[in-house]
Amino acid sequence: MDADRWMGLDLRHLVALKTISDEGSFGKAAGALGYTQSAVSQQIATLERIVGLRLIERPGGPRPISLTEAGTILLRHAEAIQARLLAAKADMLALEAGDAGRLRVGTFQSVGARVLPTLLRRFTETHPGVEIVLRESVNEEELLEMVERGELDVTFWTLPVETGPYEWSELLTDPYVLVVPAGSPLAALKRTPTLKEISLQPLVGFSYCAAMNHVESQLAASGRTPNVVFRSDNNGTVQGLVGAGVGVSVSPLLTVDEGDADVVVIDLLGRIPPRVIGLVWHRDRHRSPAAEAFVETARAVCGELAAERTAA
Amino acid sequence: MDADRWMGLDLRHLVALKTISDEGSFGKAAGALGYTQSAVSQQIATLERIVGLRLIERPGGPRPISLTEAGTILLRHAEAIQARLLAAKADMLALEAGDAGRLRVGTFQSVGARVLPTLLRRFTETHPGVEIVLRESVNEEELLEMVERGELDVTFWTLPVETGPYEWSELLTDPYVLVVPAGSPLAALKRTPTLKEISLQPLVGFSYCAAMNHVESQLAASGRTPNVVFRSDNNGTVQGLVGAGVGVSVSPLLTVDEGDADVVVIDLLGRIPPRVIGLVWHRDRHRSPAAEAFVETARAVCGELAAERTAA
DNA sequence: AGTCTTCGATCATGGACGCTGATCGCTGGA
DNA sequence: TCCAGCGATCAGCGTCCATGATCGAAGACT
Repeated sequence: MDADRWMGLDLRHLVALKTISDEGSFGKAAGALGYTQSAVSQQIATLERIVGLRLIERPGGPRPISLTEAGTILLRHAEAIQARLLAAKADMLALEAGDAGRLRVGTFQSVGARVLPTLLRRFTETHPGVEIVLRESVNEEELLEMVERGELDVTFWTLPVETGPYEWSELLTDPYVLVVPAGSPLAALKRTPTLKEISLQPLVGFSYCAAMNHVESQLAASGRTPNVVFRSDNNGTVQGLVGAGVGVSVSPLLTVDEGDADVVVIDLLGRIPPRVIGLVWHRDRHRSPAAEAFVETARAVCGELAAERTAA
Repeated sequence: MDADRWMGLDLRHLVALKTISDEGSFGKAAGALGYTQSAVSQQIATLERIVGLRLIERPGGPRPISLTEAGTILLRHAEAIQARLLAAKADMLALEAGDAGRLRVGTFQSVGARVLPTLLRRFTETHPGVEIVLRESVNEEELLEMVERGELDVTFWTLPVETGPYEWSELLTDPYVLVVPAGSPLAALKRTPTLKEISLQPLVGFSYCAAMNHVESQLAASGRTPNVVFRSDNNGTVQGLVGAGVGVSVSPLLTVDEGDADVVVIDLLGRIPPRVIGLVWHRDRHRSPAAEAFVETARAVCGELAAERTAA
């Protein structure tokens, strides 16, 4: 009755294995789990009896324990199962909270200003029953974490997405452009300025933002550390400062108001690799029809935006 | 203490949910699981208490039950968890059987004859410690099922792979060629024969084989049902019959001995879409270094084979 | 060398919890 | 109207798991 043995496998066993692996000892794990050391010891003993293999190497004495190969492999499965369980829990809590007709969307500023209005208008037209809850975050990392924790159903994100339980869809590639005051010598230049030339200018930048970090590291790679004279969180403020002659800025095209007569927007022709904006969601969680429709609408809207650009 | 509630979740609860969904009633599920109806009833009750939502709609009386939305979603998670658990079990059993240095590979004949010798020679040279166990199957479907059940670590397969817990790597595209007796009028033809012309010929084919089904359906699509005068499982027999003038054959190039002077091999120039051969393995199972090396070696060998072909 | 400390294993015990078997309520069909 | 099918409920029993104390092993410190 091998199969029967595995039926006796308990989730707490797997949790114990993971906790021990994290904490580094039976006793610590017991503390973290609210059990006695004895209990954890017995849990691992049963687990090892079930799988028929030693999972943890206990050298004895105060020496640190280690996972055997079987333990390592089983741990990976255990983590996957726990993750899936968390996803299930998130789905159930969402249903419990009456989220059937609600969609929680994470955004950041450069998306919010340009893409969202069109997208939201079109989506609410076609899906009037769905309530959209927007969550704009200054700290972009937070958005992914919220998706993982099930606090967001889908979020905008700058691809690629780091490893994790995610799936995503590419929406549009957003090139970086140089924004200079209308009278700037760089505007009169016949050719595209080099990164080094840009680094020599006083720079107006964003405060905390993945895009800005990207720009600065690219500029720094050109040999000269950029001289950032002012930072702001707000797209309009940055562009206003540039228009006032405080400095130049390198921004994603999406954040730039191209109708502003005080500034000149210069295509950098890929000297800084463009960022790719996409929508990210949790791989394991339930995707409601509303969520799928939202992604599709976003793809459509962004596709049209890209088409407009190439036409212009 | 919401979190505590979820800690009490038991695998048997999820199994019960799935069994009920499969069997269609509490009582049947109880029978299938070896429990009492009462027990199953209580299991679902606790499960619903844990998740805080009604999972199964019981209309009362002899009417059939149905899953609620929450039940459907949770069931999907439950199935994923069960699948992962089976993968873990397969990994543990493999380790228990001392499979650390063993690699079980599924093949079918057309791969076996051409690719395998080179691949095995090179792999055993670079990995002398790994014992390779080959499993050649006439019934190709069986190979995938064996991978799913954990009885094979990796298998050759004709892509695309149907949905399931699989990952794969493309190895090479194997075009279909027409094999005719040396004196055949088709061999004298200046142009590539059409599928209809081929259908008019007596055909020598393979017995049961995905490739053959593919060929016949393609030929049938050309308007005339092909006239198969003889079938064999064996590549050599098929080619021998063609050489003896019994008929012509449409075969994957990999299965053809191009050195045979009795036959002429005619490129069909993609008139029948080529098959793509790949290696498939279980998405959730542990991939040993040996398995990964095997895939890499296979890719290398097949890459060289493809290069030789284009050179010729 | 001896003692202390740390850590996991072991054991008996008490309590919680899940399964059983019987019974009840409900509903649709004969 | 009665009956069959199905799930809910309840008391009782058995099992199994966490507890708390104790033990053995092995490094660290004096």
